This record gives sequence, structure tokens and C-alpha cells, in this order.
Amino acid sequence: MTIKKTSGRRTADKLHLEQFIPFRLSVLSNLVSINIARAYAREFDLSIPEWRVLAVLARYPQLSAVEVAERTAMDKVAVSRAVQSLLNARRLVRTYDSEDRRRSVLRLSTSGQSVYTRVAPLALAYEKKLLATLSPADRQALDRLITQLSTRAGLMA
Amino acid sequence: MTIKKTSGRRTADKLHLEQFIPFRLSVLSNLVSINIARAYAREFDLSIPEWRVLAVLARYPQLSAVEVAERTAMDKVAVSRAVQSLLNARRLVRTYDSEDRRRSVLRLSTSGQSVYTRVAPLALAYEKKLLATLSPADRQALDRLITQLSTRAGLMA
DNA sequence: AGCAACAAGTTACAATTGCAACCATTCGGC
DNA sequence: GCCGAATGGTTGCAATTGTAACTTGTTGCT
Repeated sequence: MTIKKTSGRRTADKLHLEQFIPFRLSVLSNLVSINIARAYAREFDLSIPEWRVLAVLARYPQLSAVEVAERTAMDKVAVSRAVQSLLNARRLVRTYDSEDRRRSVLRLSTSGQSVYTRVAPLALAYEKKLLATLSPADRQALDRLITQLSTRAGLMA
Repeated sequence: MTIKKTSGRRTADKLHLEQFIPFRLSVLSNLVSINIARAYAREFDLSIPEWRVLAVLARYPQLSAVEVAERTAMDKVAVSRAVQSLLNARRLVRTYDSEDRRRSVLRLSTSGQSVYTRVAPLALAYEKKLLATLSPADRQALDRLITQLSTRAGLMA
């Protein structure tokens, strides 16, 4: 039995960009984001940060801005700006917590609800189509891999 | 035998952001990019676009700017800017094709080579660590899934 | 040869993002 | 109760990025 040679995929430290996972993840994620942005941003005048805020408030009403930030993986500045423009467009209503007057309490307005109920199916349809060629096992694997990698990347930060 | 109920994962068109693949991909990709940028951008004063250009020219010398753009999935403006700053830092050498004087011919300078040979191992080490907890089968699956999804997303663009 | 269409690359400008400093309010110790 | 630290949120500024228009050079057609 001989010593194993270096694994076939690539040589010692020559890096092939087109095989480099961080690069490929970034390209994929960009492509998907751009597709999605085209789908709803253009039709509903919604940016991706705005869409995230909308989506999270549709599901969990009455969140404060930092809570929205936690659930959308955005920083508080990004949330503040998205909230601002959603308020301008009358898609959100903001009140303040009487116990703690720093905290905002955010809810969708009727119009915000309506936008959400029209956009969410588009988003889900896009996702469905994106995943359409994957077997159920592949979908499960994808799900798990993303979770695992995110955890791992989070630890390495 | 009864009619199958809606599949367990989520209800009709209520969208859970935290389960939405495009969202999760974006969060993951961002996290990874930020980690990597910290690792080499800070130490070598390299932005991610610059790094991509460097990496692709290390492997395929003598490319023109548009060829670099194709291989890095960047647009030609981004390449132009990255090339400009790499030229300023004396990490690239640019000549022009004598057959077609519009086309640039880009190569790493000695200093560019040296940066590359120091950065590439860091990048590979990061990737290795990121994937360290995945089984070989998982790694293969990840590889395949990214490719499949990118193709798919490309078609939908 | 002359000119329209096209390709390579750059530049200018607008929109987006990221970061740091900043108010206002609340909390924790004393 | 008071003061320093911490928290929620906003604002301003610089850096990054995207888009369109432009310049220079080439090609193909006549």
C-alpha cells in the first residue's frame, strides 16, 4: 500500500477561483438576489432590505427595530433606513413602547399587509422554481448544509 | 386513504424569512465574504474584487480585462477599477495586444505574484476550516448543489 | 476608402452600504 | 436620587457599487 497522493481536486495551494466555495457562494447568492430584486423590487418598489422588514413584521408584528434587525440579519442602520422608507410609503405604522420610550413598535399598515400578501407568493414561487430540479433529498441536504455552514461561519467570525 | 394535507414545512403562502433559501444564502454568503475580507483584505490591503482579479491572473496569465470579467463573474467596470488599483499598487503589469490595441494584456508583477502566494494559502485554509465539519459526501453534495443552483438561477435571469 | 455597428475599457454620476459619532432614554450601582 | 454605563435608534460622511454614457479602436459592408 503506497502513500496517498495529494487529493485530486486541486494542487497544494494553487487556488482555482471557479472551485473556491466562498467565491461560488457569492456568485450564486448575488445572482439569486438580483433575480428576486427584479421580480418584486421593480413591481412593488421594494428594496431587499424593505422586503425583509416587511416579511418579518408580517410574521411577527409589534417588533422593535432591533428585534427586526436580529431576525433579518441586518444591522440597525439598515433597519432604520428601511423602516424610514416603509413609513414614508405608508406601509408601516410606528408607535413607541410606553414602558420604554426608546423602543419603537412596528406593525404593517393595511397597505403594507396588502403588499406583503402580493409579494410573498412571488417570492415563494421564485424559490420553488429555483429548487424545482432538486430531489427532495437534495433539498433537505441544501437546507442542512446552509444551516451548518452558517453556524460554522458564525463561529469563525 | 385520505387527501394529503399541505406539506409540513410551511403553510400555503406565509413566508418564513428564516427558512427562505434566497435569504439564507445571502446571509451565509455575506458572512463568509466578511470573514474572508477580514483575513486578507486587512492584512494585504486587498479588496475582494482585487483578490479575484489576482487569483484569476495567477492561474491564467495574459488575460484581457473582459476575459477576467468573465472568469470572476464581475462586470467590466468592477474589473477596470480593480485593475486600476492593482496597477497603482504595482501588483499588475498591463500591456496591450498589438493585434487589437483595445485589448489589454494583464499579468501579475513579481510583487503581485508574491502577494498571491501569500494570500492563496490563507484563502484555502479558510475554506478548509469552513468545510471541516462536513463529511466528504456533504462536501460533494455542496459542490454539486451550488453548481446546479447557479445554472438554474442563471437560466431564470 | 468610408461609414455604420460593435467591442474594449474608462469615466461620471447616482444609489447603496458601512461606520462612527451622536441624541435620548433607561438601567445599575452607590 | 444621581451619575456613569449601556441600549434603541438616527444622522452624516466616506467608501463601494451599479448604470449609462463616452472614447478609442476594430470589423464588415458597400
